[in-house]
Amino acid sequence: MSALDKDDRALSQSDKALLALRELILNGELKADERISELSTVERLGVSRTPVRMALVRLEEEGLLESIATGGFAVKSFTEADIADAIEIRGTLEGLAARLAAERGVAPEALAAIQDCVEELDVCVRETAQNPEQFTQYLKLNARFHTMLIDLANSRGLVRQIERASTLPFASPSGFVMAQSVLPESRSILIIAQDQHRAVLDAIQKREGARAEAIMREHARVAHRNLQLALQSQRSFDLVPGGALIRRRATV
Amino acid sequence: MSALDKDDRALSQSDKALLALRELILNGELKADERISELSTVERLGVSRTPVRMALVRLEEEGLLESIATGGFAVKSFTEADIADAIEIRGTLEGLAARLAAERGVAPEALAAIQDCVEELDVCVRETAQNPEQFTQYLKLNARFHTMLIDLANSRGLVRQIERASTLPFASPSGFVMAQSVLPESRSILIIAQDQHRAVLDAIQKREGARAEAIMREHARVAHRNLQLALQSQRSFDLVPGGALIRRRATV
DNA sequence: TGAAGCAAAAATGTATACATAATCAGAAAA
DNA sequence: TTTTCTGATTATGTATACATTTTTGCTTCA
Repeated sequence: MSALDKDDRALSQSDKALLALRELILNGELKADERISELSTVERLGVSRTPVRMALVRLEEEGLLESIATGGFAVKSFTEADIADAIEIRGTLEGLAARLAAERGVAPEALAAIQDCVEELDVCVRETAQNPEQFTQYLKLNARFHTMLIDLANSRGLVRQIERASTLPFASPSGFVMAQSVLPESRSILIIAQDQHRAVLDAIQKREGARAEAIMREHARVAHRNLQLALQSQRSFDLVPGGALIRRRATV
Repeated sequence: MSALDKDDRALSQSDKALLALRELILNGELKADERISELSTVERLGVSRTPVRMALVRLEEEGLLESIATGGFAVKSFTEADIADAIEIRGTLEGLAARLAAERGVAPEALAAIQDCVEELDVCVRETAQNPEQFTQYLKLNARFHTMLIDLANSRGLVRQIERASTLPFASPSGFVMAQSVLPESRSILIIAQDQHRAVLDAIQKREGARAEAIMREHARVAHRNLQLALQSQRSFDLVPGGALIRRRATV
């Protein structure tokens, strides 16, 4: 009857296992570099081994797990360099999307729709000054902006590939937004990022492919800066989704 | 006793199913946009449904299959635009690898090793003039070159992502080499590609990141030209691996 | 006290049984 | 002849049983 019940009925056991497992991993409830026991997972999730197994295979393909030589899977752990590379990869692919959109041209309606999204982001950025809870709203709008931008390239394959690149939560466009929210620099970072949102649309509209590409690459590097800032502050670091998977040099 | 027997023993049923299914798909023995019957597959491969199922899930994640709304999986089909995009994506990521290698610098031994590979390619290209069978050798060396180049970036994540981008056989660096071999332009294409191999290493050695990146992007576009040529000649098209998955506009 | 070996327990990989949902063929009606 | 409905068949999704391998913990020996 409730939305949850409806979801429960609609979702297959395999999907349920996939979602639940992903959450357990990102929350750090399954420790990195440790084998995931299928039996305990069965007990925890209330589904049989078969769907658990399916989910494990999918998560390995996603890059969140790695297979163990003697059988089974373990949660993967990531170094700071891994994360930096992941962000750079996403930036490169989003840059490609922006360039293709600019070069191929986009329908005026699609451009208008994403420009609306930017307007909403503008309001949101302005309001964060008084209302810090706006960050969750920013998170949503920012994710929407990135999805819409990628769609402008009109390429199935590119969407797929960028989705894959953003599977690691700290590589996704929204990865460090919450972590950033507690930093003193937070407002200026928002302003800069928002300016890049506007700039890339301008470039796309003017069919300036190289510029559009360069902007999106630089835009991703905002996340990289946030990563470094987050690593310096425990309070900020705790807000990074999937933070438990990060192998830090020194635990303070 | 034979190598095959040894492999058969070493390979798990799941791996066996994965390899066999991938081959069936690429050979076109499983028709595109048609559901893959698990039961018939079980009979064909001689393994039970469980490993077949695992393989199907993996192949869906790879992008070779798509799930059907009513259950099960079907072989995906690709348009010319899909393939062009896939090649552009690979070129972009290989460009990133080359740039990172140039910017970060590479160990002299690693550079020497890949330069040896280029030397071998040189010999190979020269000999194709008299000996067309050299193309299979070129295929091997070319694949090795690309693998080694990507490794120069020293990034786990990037290797993963490029592997994924090259899963579609026609997106891989070797995808159109055989198709090219029957074209009249084949020798000049080889010479151009080989020059790009040399040039990118020169750029990496001199730490010229932007140049290294641009060269690899352009290098991928050789494959794109080969695609267009191959589409014009049935004889050439038949040599494209996974050609059965390509939805052609007009079948001649 | 430490290491090595062995046995018991538990884990994974595989096969298969079962339930439910989808597909297909055929009959009946328009 | 075409369409629709219904029963039968077959498909997938899930659970579970079984075999083999790995892991663990205890005992024994140096």
